[in-house]
Amino acid sequence: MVTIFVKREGMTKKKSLLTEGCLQYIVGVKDVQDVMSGKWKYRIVAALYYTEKMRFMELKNHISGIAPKVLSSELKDLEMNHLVKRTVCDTKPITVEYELTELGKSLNGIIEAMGVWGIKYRKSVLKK
Amino acid sequence: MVTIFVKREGMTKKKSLLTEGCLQYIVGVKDVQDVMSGKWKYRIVAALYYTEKMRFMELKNHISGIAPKVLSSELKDLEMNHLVKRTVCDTKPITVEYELTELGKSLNGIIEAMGVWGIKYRKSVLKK
DNA sequence: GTTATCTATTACCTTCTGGTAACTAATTAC
DNA sequence: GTAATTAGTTACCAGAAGGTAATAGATAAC
Repeated sequence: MVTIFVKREGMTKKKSLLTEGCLQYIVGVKDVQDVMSGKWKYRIVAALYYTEKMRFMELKNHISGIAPKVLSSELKDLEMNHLVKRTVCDTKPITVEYELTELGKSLNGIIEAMGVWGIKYRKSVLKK
Repeated sequence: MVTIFVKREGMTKKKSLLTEGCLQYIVGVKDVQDVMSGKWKYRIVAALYYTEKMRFMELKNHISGIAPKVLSSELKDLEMNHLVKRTVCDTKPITVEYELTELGKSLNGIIEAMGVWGIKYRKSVLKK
């Protein structure tokens, strides 16, 4: 358990009021926002986390509503950021397998935190 | 600890291959993406989490780079979604205080997970 | 030779996001 | 009366995001 956004003791004034560690967290959050930007990346990562491995068409069918152009582009981003591994299989016609890297799998904690909060949020807001 | 994206045992074919619980998580993630959309909301929530309370101008100065128009609009969103409470103070000139609701504060877990992952990610990618 | 499968790509278009700069309204201080 | 402070708002605009529809290139099946 890590505590974040702690007030700095003895801080007087000026500039950032945040501790070094706190600023690191903010950079960390920004990094996540960058690599997981857009409408579809969480869905894609979740789908791959669940199935371990999927081909392009399987992914497209699994994630309802996504256009091939968009899926292709999102997968490229994820691959570039070392979250997804792309493997071309020597079949006829060729198929391509996508799977999460270890780094990609480690996103599980974030997705879990978001999932849990979202469910709580929905209950909390609906009961008002 | 909750485990997500579990394979459904005995599933044969068709439609969604995900369990009910798993689908709930996906909706939860989507809800978080909705209420925390855009470039600034995590920054704003983090700033308020750290300081407990801030006035409009304080927030604007604290979050470097944000335009008043954008800050105003983001705060409205957050307020509408019950994450931020807005209080007009009867001072001259009037000041307005913003603070997180309990729901808003409970975002801490997500921000923490993202912060931790982001820091790890940065280390992992840089060392390559 | 036509059609199907798989993995995409291309051109085009619309909507959303967010930035700039200037301005409002109320009040106080000089 | 002029300037400053607070909390925004308004008009304008550029670029990004993402959707649609058609198409490519390789191969195999019929």
